[in-house]
Amino acid sequence: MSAGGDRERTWQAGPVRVRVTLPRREERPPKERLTRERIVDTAMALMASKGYDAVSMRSLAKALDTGPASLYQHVANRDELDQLVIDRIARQLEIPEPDPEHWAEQLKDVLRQMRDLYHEHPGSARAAMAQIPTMEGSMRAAEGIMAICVAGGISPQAAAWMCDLAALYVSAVGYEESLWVQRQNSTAPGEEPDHEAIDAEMVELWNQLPPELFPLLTKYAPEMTAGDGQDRFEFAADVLVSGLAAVSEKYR
Amino acid sequence: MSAGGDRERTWQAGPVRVRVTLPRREERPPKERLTRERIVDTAMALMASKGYDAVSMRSLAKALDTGPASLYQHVANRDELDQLVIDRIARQLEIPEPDPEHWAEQLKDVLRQMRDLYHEHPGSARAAMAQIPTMEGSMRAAEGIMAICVAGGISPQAAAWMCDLAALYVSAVGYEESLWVQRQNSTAPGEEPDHEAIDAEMVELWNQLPPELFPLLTKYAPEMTAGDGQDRFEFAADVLVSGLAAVSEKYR
DNA sequence: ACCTGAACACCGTTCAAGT
DNA sequence: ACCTGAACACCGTTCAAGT
Repeated sequence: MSAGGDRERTWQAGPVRVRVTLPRREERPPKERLTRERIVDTAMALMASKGYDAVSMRSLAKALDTGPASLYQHVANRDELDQLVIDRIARQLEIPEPDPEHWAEQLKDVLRQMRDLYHEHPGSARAAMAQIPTMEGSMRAAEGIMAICVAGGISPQAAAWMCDLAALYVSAVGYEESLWVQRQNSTAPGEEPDHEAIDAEMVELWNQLPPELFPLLTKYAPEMTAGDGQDRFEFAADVLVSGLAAVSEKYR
Repeated sequence: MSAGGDRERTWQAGPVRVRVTLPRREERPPKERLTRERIVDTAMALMASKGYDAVSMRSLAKALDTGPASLYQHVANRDELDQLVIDRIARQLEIPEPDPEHWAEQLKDVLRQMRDLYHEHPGSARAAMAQIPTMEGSMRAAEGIMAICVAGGISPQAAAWMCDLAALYVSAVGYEESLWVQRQNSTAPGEEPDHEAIDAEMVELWNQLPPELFPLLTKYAPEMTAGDGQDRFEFAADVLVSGLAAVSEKYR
């Protein structure tokens, strides 16, 4: 019952017996203090386990064992919460040291990283889309893309607009993926998406297409349904990077 | 008070006096019958005048002078309503007769048309993003893009994946624009967006950037903030089309 | 067959009152 | 300074009852 008391720990490290007194960490006294940190942590955990739609000011408050009003002491509103979440995620981006010889592959790597971050944090893409990116985390992505492109000889104007285009595309992809996931496991939340079920649904959809109205979609149904999200993303990254190289001089 | 009675109209057409009895159109008897048509019309009008967020099953019902439950007789749910709305909009796409010589310009034209449709129907991009496109209207865009690309010698696989990429990018642009509009005139809804105010806010944002953390964003602030939505869209369309041409053979 | 009032289980946000 | 109960003005959807 000694809530909040100092904690001791002892263990054997080889021949030595170690005994430390841990600093008085808040270890759940009746009520742990609410902080932005804790709110964002909990929001991310909730989003990861139950999806974006499961995160509301009220459900979040309940997860923190308090009432919705308490959150407004630390977070201006729902919008700012979303912003804090995607900021936290964007900080994990690792921008490579620009290498002029390999700018194209480096740029693709950053795009892949962005996609992976959205993927690892299901629902985060929806939070990213719902806002105009203004926070430090999102700015780092832009700074990194600029560095890679400029080092690679891309004109600054083309590189600058590419930051926009890339961010928009990647978040849209993440958003779309989250829709499939949400739809597919609306019954069993928190599960991995069942790619086979999704594919089956897709194929079904294409088979029902009236050929008189959509001759080409019918003819090229195999191409339209070919590949998974990975393949399509690689294609898109390829198009974006090749396109950037192709038009760079026009926007000098 | 003769609700629902036949209507007569007479007028002078040159020397002739014309008198017609109009067919008994439902002209608002106590209650006009609810139809999908009327529901979608009203939803689009509401969205255009007050934005996507102003359209709810309840507000829509009120605009139709009924209760929310009545809508469910004609529309499965909110999701289907969104689908019907963007289907209606997508039908307005005019696919050009494919001309192999000018496939690139034709493809850009279709992208511009898509962007313009979202722009003309504020909020529709948000409805488009919120769903996996499955309806006839959206399929027409894909059919048209395939026709133009294949005529232009693009490999079917690259063309097929381009349909995805293009739709995703254009709807994301529309979505982002709707966020600015909504933010900017949250006080005065239904107004044209104030581009100067938006630009001023953007510039302000860039000026506050710490140069130690973001040397390139600071150095290239003019490029980062250059151009309006139109310029950026033209750049993106250029990148996408040039990129498609560049990678087409790789995805044969 | 179509419509509807009332209810259910939710939202975000505010504010006065508490510690 | 921080927290909170209660309230306000909303959501989407269902269902039994009405015409």
